[in-house]
Amino acid sequence: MTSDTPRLRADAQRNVEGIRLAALDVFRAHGLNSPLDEVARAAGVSKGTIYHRFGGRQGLIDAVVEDLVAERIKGIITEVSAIDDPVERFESYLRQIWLLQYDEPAANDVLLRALPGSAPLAALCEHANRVAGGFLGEAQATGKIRDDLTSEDVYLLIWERGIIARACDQQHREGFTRSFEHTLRGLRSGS
Amino acid sequence: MTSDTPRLRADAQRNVEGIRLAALDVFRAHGLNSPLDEVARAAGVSKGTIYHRFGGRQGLIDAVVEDLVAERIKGIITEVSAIDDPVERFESYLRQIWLLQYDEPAANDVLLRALPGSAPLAALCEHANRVAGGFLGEAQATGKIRDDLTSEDVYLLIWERGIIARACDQQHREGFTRSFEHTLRGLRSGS
DNA sequence: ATGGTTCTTGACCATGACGTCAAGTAACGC
DNA sequence: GCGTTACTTGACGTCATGGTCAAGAACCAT
Repeated sequence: MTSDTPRLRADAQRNVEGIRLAALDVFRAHGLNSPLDEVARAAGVSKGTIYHRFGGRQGLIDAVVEDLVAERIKGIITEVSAIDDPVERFESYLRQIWLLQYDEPAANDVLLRALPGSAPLAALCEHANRVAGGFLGEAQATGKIRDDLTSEDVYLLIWERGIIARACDQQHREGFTRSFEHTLRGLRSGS
Repeated sequence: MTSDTPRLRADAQRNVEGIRLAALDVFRAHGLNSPLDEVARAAGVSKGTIYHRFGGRQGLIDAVVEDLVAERIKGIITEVSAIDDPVERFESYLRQIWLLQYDEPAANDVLLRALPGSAPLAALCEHANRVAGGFLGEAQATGKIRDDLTSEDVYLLIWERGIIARACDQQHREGFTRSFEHTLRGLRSGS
């Protein structure tokens, strides 16, 4: 890690920081597709600056994704990993991810792979997916979860929930959870 | 029903018909939110004519919804009504509606109530909903379908599937059906 | 404090949608 | 045929987004 930054001028440095903070706010509230103008306004700069500094939405996202989303997802993974019962663990994972998707539009966008072509995002997704596959396998080993389920099915379930969450727009959390419990039940063994 | 049409000029008559046909095609293919320009192009008229004749998207939709969607939904209802087993009937209804949503973006838009303020559409939805409620009740009476389900739950399930179908964009029909079977299983009684 | 360099700005272009209307075109009745 | 009236057109105005860039502002080393 050489300090590959050729030394930013003081004002530029300040702006970069401000933009990152603004982006965190805006993205958290409205997802990764928020107009960059909005981020610019929140940061008190003009949108040109964002393009100049980050090269566009893609770059800006890469610059904040760690603080914005990665923590949360990793948090869920470690938290859930501590659960002993494999079935419980698997179901908990899905519930937590689903709620995350509902509560954090930005995390949802990541899980939906809404930003094709960002390495860090792809990696994050990939990781979450592998973990989910692990939980699934262990849960299936108990015989209590349908053994015709695949990792892809799990990803599909997450994708679908994400699409729904996106359309909910912070209403009906009640119905959202009620409905995913139905799906969860449908994943258990026994006709 | 007096012929309240003050007699359209021959060319106008022709255009109205052409627009209706074009709208059927376009709406069927891309949903009720297709650009009116596209309908106009398909009909070989200018978009001004549509506005003049139908008053905008709303009016155009009202003018074609019967041919476009109502038939299909009513068809499903009668077809499914013929099934004897209440559980089978209820589940079949959901499956059929879900597939309809997937296959016909226009029908989907109607079921999603995407066009607030159109009387015929609202009526159609309302009807479908009442029917679904009936099927649900009868299915629950057998004890094989969870009795904590309500009509609203059913509507929610349809709404959610509609949102998903809309995002699928004619791919992954396989996954779509696979996934709704999980949900369906989750509606059955027995933990 | 001044010159040279780095940074920022905001006006600008583009796209794609909605909806309107004056002016032009075409059918109809006579 | 021809005037009248109904009908259609397509350019125009608007809004919301993404993205660019020449020109001006800010900084920093000297």
